[in-house]
Amino acid sequence: MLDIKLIRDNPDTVFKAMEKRGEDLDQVREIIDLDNTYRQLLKEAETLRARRNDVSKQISHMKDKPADLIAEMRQVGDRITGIEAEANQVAGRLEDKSLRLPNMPAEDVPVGKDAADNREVRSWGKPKGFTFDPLPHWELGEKLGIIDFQRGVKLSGTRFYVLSGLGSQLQRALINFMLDTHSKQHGYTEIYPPFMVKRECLVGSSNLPKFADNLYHDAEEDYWFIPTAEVPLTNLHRDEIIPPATLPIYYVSHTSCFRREKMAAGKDTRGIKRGHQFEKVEMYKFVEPETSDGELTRLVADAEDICQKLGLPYHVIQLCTGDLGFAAVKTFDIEMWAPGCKEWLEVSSCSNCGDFQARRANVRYRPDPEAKPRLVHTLNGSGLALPRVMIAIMENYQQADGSIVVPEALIPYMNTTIIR
RNA sequence: GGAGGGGUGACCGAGUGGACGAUGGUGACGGUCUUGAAAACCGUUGUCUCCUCACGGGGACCGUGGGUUCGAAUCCCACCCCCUCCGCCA
Repeated sequence: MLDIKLIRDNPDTVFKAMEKRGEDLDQVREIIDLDNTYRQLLKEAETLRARRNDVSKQISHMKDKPADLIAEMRQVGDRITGIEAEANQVAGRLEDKSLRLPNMPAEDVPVGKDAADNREVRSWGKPKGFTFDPLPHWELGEKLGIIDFQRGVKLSGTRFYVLSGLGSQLQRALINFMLDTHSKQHGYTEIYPPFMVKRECLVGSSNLPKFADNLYHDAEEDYWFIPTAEVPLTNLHRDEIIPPATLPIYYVSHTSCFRREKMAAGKDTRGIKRGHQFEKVEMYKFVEPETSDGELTRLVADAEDICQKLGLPYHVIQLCTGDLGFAAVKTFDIEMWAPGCKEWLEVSSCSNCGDFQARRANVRYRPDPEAKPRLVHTLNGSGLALPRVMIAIMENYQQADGSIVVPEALIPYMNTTIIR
């Protein structure tokens, strides 16, 4: 959520930012109108309230309660109720509109229309040459008996799969390797959060109200399944004032992620690239506003470190204004080359969200013991998404006979050096 | 799930209709005193929001949401959470 004061006082800044994103500017105009109406009503209600408070105080001092004053105040009370009902209605609409307006891109984000305008900022490693035709992971997985697509469908339907034997072990090894690396080498505190959360958590992270159609929801108990660990991690400090000298806070968390993928219907249905349930290791930072840009650089570096330790070639691309996620100020994606399915796989997306989520989730910090609370900045980045890294490993480390060499970094986590 | 108890400011803890944003204490900060420190004493110490260039002023907040009333931390209703006991369970 943007600061309503910013929208009010510098509407042009907001218009320009939304234009760069390709957003409909009418939303901003509506917000400004609703804000004006709301404050007008609030002012009326508060003036009446001040009068009532004053008179009530006077009445409390009087021996004989004056019936006419009380009657008058009863009317004032009714008017207050009426105006407030109206004000609440306007406030509700204002909130809904505000929650649906995306964040403003940072000044240095390249302006562009869509993914085609994203920029490669660097690349690492050389794609391995093959003396044979590398197979896609779904063929490798089935041949090796480590991915069972048919039974996944039997159990749960399309976009579900079963990992078995060394397939399952490879995933577990990767999870442990990533958690260990981030917690022991990069300074993150490991968190195990709930996978089902309350509605307000999704509002805090900005998945709701706008992206409800990508979420699983238990109507009976009103639990929402997390689409990423970013959701519970954002809310870990919801409605808190973080004490002085505490920031930055770094968290890392492995969770299952649940996504309906309504928007991507029919896309990427083959293999394990896009399922309704997948594992992810997520890094998350709460930082002081002045430091968030530098923290993003280091967040990307922490994600890259995993790629490098696994010996998997990748490139880093910066998203342009038109491709930026809803909450992000600036984002870098990491993509790995998959020689089997011959495409770049997005294994990580690292974003600085500025104070956008912090305002929604009401996460503040106190710079000094005497100072007023300020909103923190939040950052999130995959470190990394498991299925796609599995694809990259399988396809990059495959051999002519269909076996897969285990990357060196994972050998201590596996009971084998080769999957065959 | 059943029975009972309880949710008040950073913390402890008073407050059952009217000067209560909330007594008191602790902690923290500033000051007096002291060579220094402790003790003692004095003072300061919430969040949000609206109006104002500012000084300052208004409004809201005592788990959450409704209701009663001229007026609610205090009364009524619903819900949530915590504690104790019982039941059930990985």
